[in-house]
Amino acid sequence: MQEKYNFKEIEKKWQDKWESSSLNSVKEDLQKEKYYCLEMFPYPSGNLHMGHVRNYSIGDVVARFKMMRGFNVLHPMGWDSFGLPAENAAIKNKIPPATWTMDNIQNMKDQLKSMGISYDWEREFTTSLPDYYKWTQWLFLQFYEHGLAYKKKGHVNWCPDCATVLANEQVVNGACERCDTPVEKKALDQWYFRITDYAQELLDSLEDLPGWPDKVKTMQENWIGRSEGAEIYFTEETTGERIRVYTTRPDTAFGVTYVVLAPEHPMVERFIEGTEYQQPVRDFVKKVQQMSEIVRTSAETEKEGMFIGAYVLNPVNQEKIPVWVANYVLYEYGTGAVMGVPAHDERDFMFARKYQLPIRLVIQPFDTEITEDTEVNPQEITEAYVGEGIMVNSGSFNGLTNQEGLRKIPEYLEKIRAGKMKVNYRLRDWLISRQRYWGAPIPIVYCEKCGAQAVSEKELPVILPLDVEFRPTGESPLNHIAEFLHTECPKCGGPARRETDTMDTFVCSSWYFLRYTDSQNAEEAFKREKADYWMNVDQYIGGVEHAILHLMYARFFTKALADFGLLAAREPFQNLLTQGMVLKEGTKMSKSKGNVVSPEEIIKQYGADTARLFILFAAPPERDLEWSDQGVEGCYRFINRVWRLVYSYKEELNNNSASFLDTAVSSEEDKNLKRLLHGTIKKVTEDLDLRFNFNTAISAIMELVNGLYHYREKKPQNKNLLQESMEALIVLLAPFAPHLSEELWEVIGHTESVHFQSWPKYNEEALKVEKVEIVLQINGKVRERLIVPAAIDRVALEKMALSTEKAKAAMADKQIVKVITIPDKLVNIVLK
RNA sequence: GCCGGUGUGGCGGAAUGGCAGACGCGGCAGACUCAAAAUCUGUUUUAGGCAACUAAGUGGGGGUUCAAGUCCCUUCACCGGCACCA
Repeated sequence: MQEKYNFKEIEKKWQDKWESSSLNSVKEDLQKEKYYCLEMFPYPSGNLHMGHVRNYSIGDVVARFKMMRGFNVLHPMGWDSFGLPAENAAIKNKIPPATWTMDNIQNMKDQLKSMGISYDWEREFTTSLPDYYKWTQWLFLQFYEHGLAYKKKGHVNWCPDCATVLANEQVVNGACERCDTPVEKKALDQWYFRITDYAQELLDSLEDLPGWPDKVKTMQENWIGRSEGAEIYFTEETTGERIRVYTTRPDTAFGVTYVVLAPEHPMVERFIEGTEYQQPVRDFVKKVQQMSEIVRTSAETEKEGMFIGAYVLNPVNQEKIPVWVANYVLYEYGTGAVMGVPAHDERDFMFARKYQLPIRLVIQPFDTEITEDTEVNPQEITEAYVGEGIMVNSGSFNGLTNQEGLRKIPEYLEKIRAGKMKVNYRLRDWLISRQRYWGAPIPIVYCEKCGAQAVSEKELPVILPLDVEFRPTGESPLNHIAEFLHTECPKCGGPARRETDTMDTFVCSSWYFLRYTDSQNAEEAFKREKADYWMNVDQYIGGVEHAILHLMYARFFTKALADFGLLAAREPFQNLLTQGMVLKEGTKMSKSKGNVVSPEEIIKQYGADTARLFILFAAPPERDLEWSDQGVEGCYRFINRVWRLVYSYKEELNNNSASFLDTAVSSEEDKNLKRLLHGTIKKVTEDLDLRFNFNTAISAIMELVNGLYHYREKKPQNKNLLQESMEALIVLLAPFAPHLSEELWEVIGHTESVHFQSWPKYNEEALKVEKVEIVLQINGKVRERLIVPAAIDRVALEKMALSTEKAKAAMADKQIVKVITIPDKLVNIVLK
């Protein structure tokens, strides 16, 4: 052992030893309770950033702690390596995406290894390699066979910059989440996963996830957007065509004064064809469609519309009402058509007033006089009444509360076959095709005779060609590779053309946690027994930016795969920890702001243990963390302090066999140290086990170290007590600073890894104190502190408190109202 | 607009309704040193006082309670999510 802490030497030494002894490789073991600890796997951008360091440091503490608590811990790592950056880099640097990606992985893997994280690297995989994406394709076929993957033509989100379509979840405020370019709408034939089939279960089973932050569950709830209401059919007079309308307010059906179609609604064209409305309506529709998505869907955008020359009958009262087209109706939601009830809906109200459409009151507030006026002068009322009330002007429903109407009108509609109750979701099906090269090819071929055909399982994987040339247009090179494109129809053997779209990378990451349970399996995606042994993930850790996208897709996949009979679990992640961002100068680190701190540099300068310790100590995990160079210095100092402490005792500690944590103590110093030691074990254990409060766990360890320095100064030197204190200190520190702990453990004479030690247990007896400090309050203000024997009874304590000089003085001219006595804590004398 | 989160010393942050500010950073002082760095020790919410001590104090206002950073109401600021979803 060297007097000086040499992290470079130590960290390298142990990383090599751990790797060569496969310290972290794990197998199914029915004798032990399993624990699956998972951090979100990274996209291999080439360099680790501080967000990764935080994510993986947190995960490593959890994994190591659980291991020392006797669990069989699975803690794997891999690479989410398909995706657009590789293509962009390829175009820019003329390097094939595969090469760029694999180089990045190598680099990031080296960086990860330098952090000393307890990954079972034998389970590593790379999603862009055929041995993984073969199974992504195989799963696509499972979805296809079960009717959960389908192709349809629709108005899809197109990012002109990325030259590909996007899922709804990847559009943020009308712009591409990746590059912020405003998205456009395009009519394209695309592949979808039927996630809407699982909308209700995805919503309901959020209740089975008490270990998820409410914030994330609420976000998913909002995203799924369930609403209850009714569909109502309005019939066109001459053609008999039915316009289906979705509403959450069927109780206001008698107040409908017009019906509005979305500009994209196919009936618009059918109604106007050959009429005088044809040209102006077409012009209007075109104008709306040219608006950017951001403008069009903004609530502030002026509502505009146009009568299209058609009339429909309101099924509840047979009234003839006009059909309009308007910019505020979304084709994607509900039925793409709405009924206009200006009196009871704010948007309809503004629209009706602008175009002088009639406004009819059908719900009256409970406390107003019932009126018989069926129509209101638009100038007379100033806003829509959206609250509860009594139904009026509603035929036989008059006098009911609108709550009753919400149920009875759909019942009536159903009886006359003009509508039905309907639950609606905001959630759309997941668009998974991408017009990009660097992704898993969709295993479908198109035959002129047989149409779209699934590639047979035997033919998997559909290999992504690596020798490709990129076009400046951004078009996928797959469209121009004849060997890839031309193939045979699996059904008739005739000529067929391959699908050139690839899958959204979120498909790859929707099942990767299952692959870890059996990552080297060449025959199957994973063996069911292995998946069932390890699943669910007990603790999942990652950034909150995936609250909807990845976390909902993964839940969908798990449920679907369970339904296919591939595994038992219906939820992937039992507990979720969403870590906060790492900030510098109050904002997120970014190249453009020039406030990036490189993990590589920090590790080079201070070592991995210091970097890990700082990032865990500086803030609780779910909160944002402000980077502080001085804070890092502080942690480095602490580690050196531990080093020097152990070094100063290395002679005494070596070869001394104490009976661990059970030393008898007699002197005051010894008792204090023993109490501190056991208190620290208790605090650190509870902080890790119950709360993930790594910051306070570390501060408790710091206090123990301070205590040991003070003990040393008094020179009482109970060797057994020292031995057990040092050993416990090193073991407690092991999940946070694994290299330092391993080295010190060896220094004090151990041959087995510190990471195989079981977590120390504290002794309740040792925590007991003989004397406690009691706070004496008078009228709630602290006036005195008393040292009294611990566990003194209430009456005696009260007596002691009342006999103090302070109490007597205060009581001299006052009366006692009452005395509150909390044993071992305080006495509060209330005076008047 | 709706939903959620956060707000505590100079800074990061601690506090099962029971001593606000643990621990760390920074500052100040002492020891060691020829000196500095490093290290060790002490000190550090603010105001007043030589001091014992006193008063104020957890974004603002109000309330419940013997006792509130913590519970309730209200309000402000910042951050995040959703938002013409019928």
